[in-house]
Amino acid sequence: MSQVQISNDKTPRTERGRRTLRKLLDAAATEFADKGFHEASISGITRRAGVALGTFYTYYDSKDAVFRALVSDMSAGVGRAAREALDPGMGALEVERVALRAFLAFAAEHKEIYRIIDEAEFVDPESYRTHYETIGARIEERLQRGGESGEFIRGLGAPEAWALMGMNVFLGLRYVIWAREGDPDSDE
Amino acid sequence: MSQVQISNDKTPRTERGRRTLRKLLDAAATEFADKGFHEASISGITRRAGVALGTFYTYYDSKDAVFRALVSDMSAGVGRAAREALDPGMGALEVERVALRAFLAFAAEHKEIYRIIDEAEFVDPESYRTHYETIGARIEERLQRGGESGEFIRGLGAPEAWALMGMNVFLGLRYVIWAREGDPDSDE
DNA sequence: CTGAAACCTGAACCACCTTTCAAGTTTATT
DNA sequence: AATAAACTTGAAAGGTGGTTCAGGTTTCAG
Repeated sequence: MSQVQISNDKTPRTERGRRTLRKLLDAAATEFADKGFHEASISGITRRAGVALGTFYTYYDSKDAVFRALVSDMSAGVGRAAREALDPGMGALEVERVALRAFLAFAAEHKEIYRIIDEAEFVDPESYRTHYETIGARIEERLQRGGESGEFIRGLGAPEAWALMGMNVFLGLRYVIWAREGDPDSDE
Repeated sequence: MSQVQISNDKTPRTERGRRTLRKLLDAAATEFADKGFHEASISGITRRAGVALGTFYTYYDSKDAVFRALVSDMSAGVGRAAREALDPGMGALEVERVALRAFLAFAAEHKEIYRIIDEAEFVDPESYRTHYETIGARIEERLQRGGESGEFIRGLGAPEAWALMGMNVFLGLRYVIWAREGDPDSDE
């Protein structure tokens, strides 16, 4: 029943509270995506959420706290999307193809997530690092399994996983976030 | 003789002025690298430079202006380093190997540059984009030439260049900026 | 040497924003 | 229905730090 809470518990206890918390988190996502962390303001968040300024502090201790909550929420979302797209029956190479596609589709669907996670490098470096290390570790496992099954060469490890991840991220940046006319994305 | 100046010219006219400008730019580099754009302060910059607060505004119009000056300065530095490492006599594959090495060495030598350029994504998106597009275009040319000479397969273009660039950047992030014990970097 | 332009100084101005809080309203419980 | 707990409100406290400016000092051409 008891959650992990450092000190003062701000978990809502009523239905109304949960609704307000949700509104605040959603509002924070669009506010941070729109303005960036430092240009964003608490009053901007509460305005979007349609609640009074003071209400914010019923649910979060600070601007940093809501940003951190958002990053971990979104990082989990990325992981979930990848897991759902993959299927254990696929071949190792096919898995990578599908993973890249899923990643790009997810980025297209949630551009705001990428701005926020990227900004975490400066606002909350801990989460940023954890985010990429988690994804990197998962890619590494896949490469390793591909090596064992003989579909990939053996000995692929963390460096290759990070290379692949960087590839994916930059392709997403260039062709999804910065997409321009005439870019190859609709076709194979 | 006349430089590109939007409106009010802040170029120093005396030797003393040029020295002060240099001190301010260097101080700004370390201040921004240390604290990040928003935590950095003008007073921090002038303290490091050993000049009074007001002096800053003799040379820059705003905090944003000095940051922009810094990013374009550094972006040019990265390009210069890459150009110097490459030699037209090398084979296409060797060029890529050397370019990656040069990039990693440069990142190791100037970690602060990487923090600042990365933060430009939020402070000055224009420069950030230009920075990567310039580098991407140069890689693309190399891939194309490699294709023409038969060393690489034909038809490599922008997507492959961006993939390669992302690979390099992430390897730099993981193994240079975040370097840890036991990481493969001293050996081949 | 002399005057004007360039440069330097730092206190004060000012705009903005996070955070607090006392008082009021709604919801859940008995 | 009554009471306590949860929730909401918005004005104001409290801080911060970018930017201005009037007055002083240094540089340099003539």
